Amino acid sequence: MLDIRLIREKPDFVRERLATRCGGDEKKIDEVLALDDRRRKILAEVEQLKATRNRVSKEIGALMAQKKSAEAEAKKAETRELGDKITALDKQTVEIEQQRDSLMLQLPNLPGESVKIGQSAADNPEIRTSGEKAKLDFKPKTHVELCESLALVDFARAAKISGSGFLLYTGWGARLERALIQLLLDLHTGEHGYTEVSPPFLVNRDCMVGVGQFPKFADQYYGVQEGNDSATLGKLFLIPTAETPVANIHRDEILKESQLPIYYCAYSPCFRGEAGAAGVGTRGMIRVHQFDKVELIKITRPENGREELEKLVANAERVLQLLELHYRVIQLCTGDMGFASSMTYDIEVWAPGQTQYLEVSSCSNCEDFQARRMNLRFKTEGGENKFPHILNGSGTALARLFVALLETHQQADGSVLVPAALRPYLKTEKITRPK
RNA sequence: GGAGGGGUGGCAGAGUGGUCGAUUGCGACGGUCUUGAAAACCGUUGUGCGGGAAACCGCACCGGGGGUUCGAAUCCCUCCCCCUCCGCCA
Repeated sequence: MLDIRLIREKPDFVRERLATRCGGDEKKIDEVLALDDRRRKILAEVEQLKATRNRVSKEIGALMAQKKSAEAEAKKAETRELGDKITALDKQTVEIEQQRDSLMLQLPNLPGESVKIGQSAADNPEIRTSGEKAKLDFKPKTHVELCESLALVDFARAAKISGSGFLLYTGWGARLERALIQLLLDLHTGEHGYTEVSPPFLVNRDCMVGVGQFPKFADQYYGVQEGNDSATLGKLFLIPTAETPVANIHRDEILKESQLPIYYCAYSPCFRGEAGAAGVGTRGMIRVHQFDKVELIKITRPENGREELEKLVANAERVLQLLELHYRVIQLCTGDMGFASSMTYDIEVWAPGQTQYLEVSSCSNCEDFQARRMNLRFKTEGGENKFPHILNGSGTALARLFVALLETHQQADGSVLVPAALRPYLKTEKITRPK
């Protein structure tokens, strides 16, 4: 959520920043301002009435105590209609607030001023690359071919169990997935200073609103129903990312400044509807309804948000370096950034079988946008309550990492060489077809 | 699923219609005393919104929402959450 004071004081600045997102949201600012203005006018009026009522009620109390009931009754009659006016004005205020807030919840975050202005992914600047595209002296197989020949993923039976877009890992495939999760968690907890948490995979509506998934994108997520009770529908949702529960851990709290920064990492499966998304229905593991991910979350002082984002990206990059994969880091332009973010880096890993880069991590500083939505603050040494910055990044997403790993480290004989860093976890140097 | 008991300030815990935004204790912070510390004593100690240059003033908040009343932490309705016991269950 944007700061209503900022909108009030610098509406032109807010409009200009919103316009860089190409979503047309800058047009809603006038409406927000009009509602805010009306709200404040009514509030001033109703609060004055309430002050009168409070004063008279106290006088009545005093009269009653002195047994002057006739005078008390007279004062009661005097203020009786005051209550009706107050009720009516209160109702108006609530309505206006609801309108204002529902508009505010639909407004995306302002892109940072250093972020490149652009329309789409084509405008995203490349920041750096690491390593080289694998030079294979044979025709590389795709991950689908490797998964089938090495019996790592049973696509057909996954579809039988759950439908298309789901994966059934088998044998070395299941072990590889588990080994990767373990490696990533150990890396981030052991070397990067994150505290591991294991959150619920079902969350309530408040969490979804808190990080910005609701209300605007409610159609992209899975909701669940308890038993046959359709009344429970819409109360719990399958998490699209561990960001949802983990960023909400401190919702509605006032942290001590000395607690910051907080670093959390969490493994979770991620559930996404992906209705209408590009690439839906393509074979393989690139776009699926459920995938595993290790997520990184930071809660920091506002002044440190910027540098903490750089460190976060570096933490995620380390994963790819350890797995000896070629990747590039890009920064999303204003038109391509997510709803809640003020600045985002994506990490894309090279997949030789696909001959394309795959997004395996998206690292964002949402600044105080989410903190406002979830009313998370910290108290400064000076006793002032401030909104912290909340950052999130994948460290990293697994299904696509799995793809890049297979396609990069495949051998001419059809086996897959396991990078050294992963061997202690997978306990083999090479993945071959089981007997 | 059945039965019962609860949700009050950082914590504990009073308060059942009228100066209650809330007694008190603990904790925390500031001060006095002390070489220093402890103890003792004194004081301070929630959040949000609106107005104001500021000092400050007003309004709201006792799990959430609604109602009764001149007036609600207190009465009524409703929802949520927690605890205990029984049943079921990984």
